Amino acid sequence: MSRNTIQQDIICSTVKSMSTHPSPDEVFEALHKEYPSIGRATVYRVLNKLANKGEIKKVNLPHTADRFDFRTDDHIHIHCKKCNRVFDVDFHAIEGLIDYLDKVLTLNNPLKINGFEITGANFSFEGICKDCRHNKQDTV
Amino acid sequence: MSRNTIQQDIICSTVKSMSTHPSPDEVFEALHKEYPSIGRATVYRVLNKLANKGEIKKVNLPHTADRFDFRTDDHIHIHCKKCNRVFDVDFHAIEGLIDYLDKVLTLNNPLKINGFEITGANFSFEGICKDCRHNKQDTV
DNA sequence: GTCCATGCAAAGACTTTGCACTGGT
DNA sequence: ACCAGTGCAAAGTCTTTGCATGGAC
Repeated sequence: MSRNTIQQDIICSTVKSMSTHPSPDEVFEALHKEYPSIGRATVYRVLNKLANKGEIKKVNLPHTADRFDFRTDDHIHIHCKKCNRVFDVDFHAIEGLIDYLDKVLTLNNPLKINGFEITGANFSFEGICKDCRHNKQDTV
Repeated sequence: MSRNTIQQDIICSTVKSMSTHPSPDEVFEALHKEYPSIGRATVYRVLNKLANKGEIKKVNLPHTADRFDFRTDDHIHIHCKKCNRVFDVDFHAIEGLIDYLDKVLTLNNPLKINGFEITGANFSFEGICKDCRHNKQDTV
């Protein structure tokens, strides 16, 4: 039912080579020079398909467009509200948080919160990144 | 510098009367019959202004359009991925979470994570709500 | 009278979709 | 040969913006 195509391979390996949490358009731009025949709509469709298959992940951030992450392990993101970039949080003091969230989910799942079937929890930090703090005059 | 207008009063009291976490369009629809002269753009502008002033809050949910909340106290939301509605989580087992997040923020703020100045943390649950679970045949 | 806020429509950013065609199976 | 996947353009959704007008101060 599902077919393998060259486009899917190219899009998959492109997004997996980008550590910047790219938007679909950024993935499109990254492969467009080398593969100008691949269309924007295909990039959108394939990225969502890869995310549904679990090959990559959609980053769960409020108030910004979709981005994708080649890392599929649980980790936390921090979003710069000024330059709109996204970074991984790899700080030891955060380590307990994911375990805590897991515990909360386990305690309350399934169907314990307002009759919901909980399928996930979203957590992220937001702030101003190092670069933007050091360049306060810039609009970025 | 900032002026009070009738439109702002109407929009403010309208959103504060809605417990459904309305989108700007839903607020617009709610007041449009009684005040048909108020424009959609004004609703967008005023809602964001009210949120910036702290009179209301923007709900921080990934992968969905902006919604607003008349509640300004810290609490957690759960988002139904099927009908797209948002509910408050008022379940005692969740109570510790906000304190935990506060502690994490205090421990790591300021400038401790990747050189960031952290301005906030976003947390939400997602799942399928009671109504949608009981009406699985519906597209909703 | 000044000038911020509004209303409208247009534009913008992001994403999905209809349709004819291509290519994987 | 079938039909899922693709490419393109159009449309859709949500939000912002330019500009002339109106109302708060």
